[in-house]
Amino acid sequence: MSEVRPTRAEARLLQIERIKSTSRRLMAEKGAPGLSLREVAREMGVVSSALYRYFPTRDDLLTALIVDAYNDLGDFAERAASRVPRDDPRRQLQAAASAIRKWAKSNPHEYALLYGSPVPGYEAPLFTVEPAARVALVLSSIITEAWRHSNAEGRRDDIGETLRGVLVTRTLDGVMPGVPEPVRALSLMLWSQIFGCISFELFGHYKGTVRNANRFFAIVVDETANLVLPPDGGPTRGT
Amino acid sequence: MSEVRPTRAEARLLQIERIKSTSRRLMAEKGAPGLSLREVAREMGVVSSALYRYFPTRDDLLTALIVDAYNDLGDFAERAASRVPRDDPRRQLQAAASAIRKWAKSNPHEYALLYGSPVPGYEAPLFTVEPAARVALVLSSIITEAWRHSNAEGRRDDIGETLRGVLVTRTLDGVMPGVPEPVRALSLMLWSQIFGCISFELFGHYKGTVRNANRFFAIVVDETANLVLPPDGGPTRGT
DNA sequence: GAAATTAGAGAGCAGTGCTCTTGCAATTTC
DNA sequence: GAAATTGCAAGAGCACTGCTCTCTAATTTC
Repeated sequence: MSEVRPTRAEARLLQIERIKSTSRRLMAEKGAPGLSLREVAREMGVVSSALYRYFPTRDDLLTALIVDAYNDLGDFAERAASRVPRDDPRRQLQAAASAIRKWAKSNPHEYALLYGSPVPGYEAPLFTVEPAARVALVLSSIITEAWRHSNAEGRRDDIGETLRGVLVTRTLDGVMPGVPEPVRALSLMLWSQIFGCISFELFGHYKGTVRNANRFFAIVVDETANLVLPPDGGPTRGT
Repeated sequence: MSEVRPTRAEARLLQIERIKSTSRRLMAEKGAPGLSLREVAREMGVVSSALYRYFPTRDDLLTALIVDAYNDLGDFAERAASRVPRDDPRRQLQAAASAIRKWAKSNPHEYALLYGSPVPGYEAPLFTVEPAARVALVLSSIITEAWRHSNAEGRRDDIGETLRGVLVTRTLDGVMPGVPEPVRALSLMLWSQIFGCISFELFGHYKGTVRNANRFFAIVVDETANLVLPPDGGPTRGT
C-alpha cells in the first residue's frame, strides 16, 4: 500500500534528486555560473519558488552539486587505480591521473566548479572539505602504499632540510604514514602538477603549443612521479 | 586653447580609462562574475546606457580588463626577472615565478579572470592571445637564454624520444631557438606547475596541508627548474 | 476526525544586461 | 558664421535573475 505511492519523505528525496540532475544537465550546457533556478524549475514544470523548499538558496544547490561531483570524481579515480596491480605504483599513478583527466574532459563545467575560480562571496562549507580531500587521497594513498612496501630510505635527502616544516604535519601524518616528510611535500607538488595541467588544457591555455595532449600529460605525470616514488618501488619507468 | 579642454577623442579615451579603473576597483571587491555595468555606471555618476557607447557589451569590457591584466602581469614578471643577473637563470626563474605569485595574491580576482574557469559562452578574442603569451614568454625566454649560453647537449636524452612530436613545433621553434625539443616540452610543464601551484594556493586547495606557502612554492619552482635548465648553466642550486 | 505540517502556486521586489528613442552639445562641413 | 552632422548621456522599457511572502490544498500526526 505504502509502496505504490511514495511517502512524503521519499518523495522529498526523489525531488531533490530530480532537481540536482536537472541542474547537472543544464550546467553541462551552459556552465555553473549560468545555472538559473528559474530555468531548472521551468524545465521541471514547476514554479521557481517551489525549489526553495529543497534548497534555501542557489548557493546551497551549488554546494550539493559540488559535493556530488567531488565524490563522483573520487570514485572514478579510485576505481581506475584499483584496476592496476598494487605492486606497480607508477602505473597506478598514471591510471588515477588519466582517470581524473578523463573525468574532467567529460564534465568540464563540473571540473571548473571544483577546481576553477571559486565563486566570489561563496565560502565553501566545511562538509565539502572531506569529499574534496577524497580525490587527493587517491593519489597520496598510492604513494603511501608504495613506500610501505619499500625498504628505501631517505632518498632525495638533498632537499630534506629545506622541506622540513613546510607542511601541516598533523594533517598529513595520519594520511601518509611511513612516507618521508620531503616526499609528502613533493606529493603535494605532484597533486598540483596534475591538476595544473588538466586545468590549463581544459581552460585553453595550451592552445597553439601542445599538439598531443595525451602524450604530454602522460609524460608530465611520469616525470613528477619520479619525485615521489621510492627508488626501487616497482618496475622501471615504462614508455 | 585646445589644451585646456580635452578634444572629443581625448575625452573618449579618458572616459574609457575611467570605466576600466572603476571596474577594476569594483572587481577587486566583488570579483569578475559579479561585475555589474549598472554598478559601474552608478559609481561613475552616469546612467548605465551611457557605458554602451564605449563597450558594446559586458564581455567587451571584460576582454579589455583581461588584456590589461595580462600586460600588467607580464610587465611585472619581466621586471622582476630583469633585476637578476643574466648568468643566473635559476634565480631568474625564481624571481619571475615569485613575482607572478605576488601579483596573483595582490590581484586575486584578476588572476582568477585570467587563469581560473573561463566564463562559459565567452570565447576569448584572438587579440587576447598575444598578451597572454607574453606572460609565458617571460619564463621561456629565461630558459632559452640559459641554453644559448651553455655548451650542454642532449641532457635528459632518456625522455627525448617520447617527447618528440608532442609540441606544435612551429610555434615554439621561433620562441625557443636552440633549446632541445624535450626541454621545450618540460618548459610547458614548468609553466603549468607554477600556475597550478598559485591557483591551488589562491583557490584554497592547500588549506590544511601547506603550512609555509612561501617556502613550498620556492621549492616547487626550484625542483621543476632542474628539468629545464642546462646541466651547467649557472651557479649550483641554492637554498 | 481535528490539528499541525508541508508542497506548490502566484504575485511581487530589487537587481541584471541590453535596446531604443529623445534632446542636447560639440564638431565638421560648406 | 550658419547649417548639417555626429557623439554623448538620459530615461523608459523588455526580459531575465534570486529571493520573499502569502495563500491554498494536500498529507501526516495525534
